Amino acid sequence: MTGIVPQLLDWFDRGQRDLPWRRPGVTPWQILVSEFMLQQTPVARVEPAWLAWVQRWPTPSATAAASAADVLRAWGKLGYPRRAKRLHECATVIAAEYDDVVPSDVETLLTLPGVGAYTARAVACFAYRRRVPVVDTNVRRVVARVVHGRAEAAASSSPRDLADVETLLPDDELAPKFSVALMELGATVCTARAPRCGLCPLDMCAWRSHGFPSSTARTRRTQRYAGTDRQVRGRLLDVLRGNDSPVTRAQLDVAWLSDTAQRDRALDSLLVDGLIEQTADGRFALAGEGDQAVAADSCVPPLESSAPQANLRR
DNA sequence: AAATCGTGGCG
DNA sequence: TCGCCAAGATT
Repeated sequence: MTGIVPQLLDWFDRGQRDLPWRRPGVTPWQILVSEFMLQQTPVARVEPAWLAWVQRWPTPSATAAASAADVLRAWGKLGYPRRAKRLHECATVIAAEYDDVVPSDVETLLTLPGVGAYTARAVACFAYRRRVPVVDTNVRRVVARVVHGRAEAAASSSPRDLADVETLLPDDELAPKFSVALMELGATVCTARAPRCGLCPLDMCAWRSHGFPSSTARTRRTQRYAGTDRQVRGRLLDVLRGNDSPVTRAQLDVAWLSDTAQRDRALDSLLVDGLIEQTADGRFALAGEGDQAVAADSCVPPLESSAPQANLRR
């Protein structure tokens, strides 16, 4: 057997992971939910959250009917809670404007909240069997190695990435399976850290034939997570997720004692993002927690300045 | 267009 | 230990 397509498809048939969103009967909406959750979050952590989520809210309208607070709690600690809010908004738009049916074309999908280049194509391909290139971080890395002989993907360029994959993409019926298989290869064999080339099903790889040249990209050191605004936001949100009713400012303050200015900034940004809200008596809750809650800026008109402010009440 | 946005596991 | 990485989107 020769050629990347048959080798990849045969390998996929032999040993693909049994992921719940790949099983028969899973709806386009449920696939969309999985794609939201998988944005920057590992499969292992998504799996239990997805199973509980689709059982509780199987359709866009069911999701839209839930409160933002319930959605944020169900999201739990998957990270990047703005995704949960956008998923909720996405459900609302699909229920109201698309008769509870997830759009099937990339163009329309791209207009939905939280749906970008990857997710739009993933849904069109995996849920509707459209022959469109699906480019995620795995695909970019595999193509960089197998086709271009480089250790890492070049800086992201959508047109070039899409053209690269379009060249490899087989005919209509095979395209979706080819795309999952390409992602699967990147996720389990052609990995970023310690690639398991001994398990690779491909007999032609430019990276291997060039002697596995190492990356030439100079590394820009990444920001430490500890002590960042993101960590503070996470702590604050964790307090609110754990309380069914609004909490006092003092209850939030104990979540971050070292830098009060940073704590205020994080709290304000959560209000700006619409993830939390302040009640009329000055307490705090997850967005949409209850009727006693009021919008963050309902008492003061929005500022005209370019920097968004939530008009935090003391 | 580079920075921002959580969380946890692995090498 | 600690930096890197994980099915990205948004501004």
